[in-house]
Amino acid sequence: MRYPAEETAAKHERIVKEASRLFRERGFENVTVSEIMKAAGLTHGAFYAHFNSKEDLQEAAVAYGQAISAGRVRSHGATKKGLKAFAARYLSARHRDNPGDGCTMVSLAQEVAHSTPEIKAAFEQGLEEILSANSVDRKEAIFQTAALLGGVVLARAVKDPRFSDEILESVRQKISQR
Amino acid sequence: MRYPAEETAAKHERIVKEASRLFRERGFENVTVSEIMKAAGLTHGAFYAHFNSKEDLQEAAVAYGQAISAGRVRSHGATKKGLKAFAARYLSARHRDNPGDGCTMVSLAQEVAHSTPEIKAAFEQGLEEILSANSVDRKEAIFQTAALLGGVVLARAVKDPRFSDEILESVRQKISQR
DNA sequence: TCACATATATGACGGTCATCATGTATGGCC
DNA sequence: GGCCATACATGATGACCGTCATATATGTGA
Repeated sequence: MRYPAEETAAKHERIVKEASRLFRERGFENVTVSEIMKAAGLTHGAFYAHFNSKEDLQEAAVAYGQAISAGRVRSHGATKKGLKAFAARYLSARHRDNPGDGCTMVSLAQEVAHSTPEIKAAFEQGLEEILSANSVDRKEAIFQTAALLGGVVLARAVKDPRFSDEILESVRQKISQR
Repeated sequence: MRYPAEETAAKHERIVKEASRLFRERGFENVTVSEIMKAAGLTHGAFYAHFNSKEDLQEAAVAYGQAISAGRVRSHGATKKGLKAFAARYLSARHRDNPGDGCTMVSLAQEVAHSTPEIKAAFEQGLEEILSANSVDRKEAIFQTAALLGGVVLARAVKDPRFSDEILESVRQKISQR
């Protein structure tokens, strides 16, 4: 069937969107192509009409997720207050507990480190956008990004929920003192 | 063959050590049991005389790696100078480029987040040791750990080496101002 | 000394998964 | 209106890998 170009493009987007969510929830390796296609309302066979490989989709999903993150940084004002509000959201239990709707870097940075140059480039471009969307000077923006990221990564990796809360709270407090 | 208990224990340790190195280099999913056993000088069949599952080995490897990290933190003095020296090492190109000998948390925290409670507990216990080995107050120690971790994670995930260096340098500078 | 427990090697098994082959139906173009 | 490209579904394939079965050899404990 030759579907209208418009519908095809919408399906393409849906695949990327669902892939991004699933990858963030469970990592590249723990999500199958079939599962992604099913989430997008298609079967696995159609995948290769849209992408050349799973790696290509990973690249697209990283770019998509990073663009969302950059938008979120941008939407918070450039004021000190805006930054604080952003940090509070970023270091919240809600963010920690909902990786599928969360920061791509927190979920996937370590896997990206083992990935192709193309995937790293998509990650990098997103990070550059995020940094330039920030109002503070570049070094400070990098530092804060690292601290926020590290905080949520640690909070997700420990077992005790109270310890996890403590990590979020500590980083939140120290960040807001800057 | 019934081997001397001493040799068996040594082999057990070797398996954990090689697993820890390989996992840190490439992640849990990208390392096979066969490969680990080969690195330990054995064949894959012997694995289940030492561990019940690959997951059990992951747990042991995380505990092992975290203990090494705690030791490294402890070996740097409790002075401000010691802390700076530690941060400089941690945020070095050498650390970034040699994950097999680097911090377990930087390499595996995101995978641990999707792992069993046992693995998370091993990670958590190591983190507690690391924090208490630090001389500064607990909230500050948590914050600095997050920032250091985040810095190296980001530095490993980007493509451009100069950008990667810039990330390390920025975090190093901001950390040493504390 | 001798039976037994066990650490090892070789090889097999079963499941999973990315990718590909094939058939098919249909919208767009001539 | 008919031809063809193509987006899709179904199903196959081949590789990989965790785990297990079996055989073997040898310290160890009685």
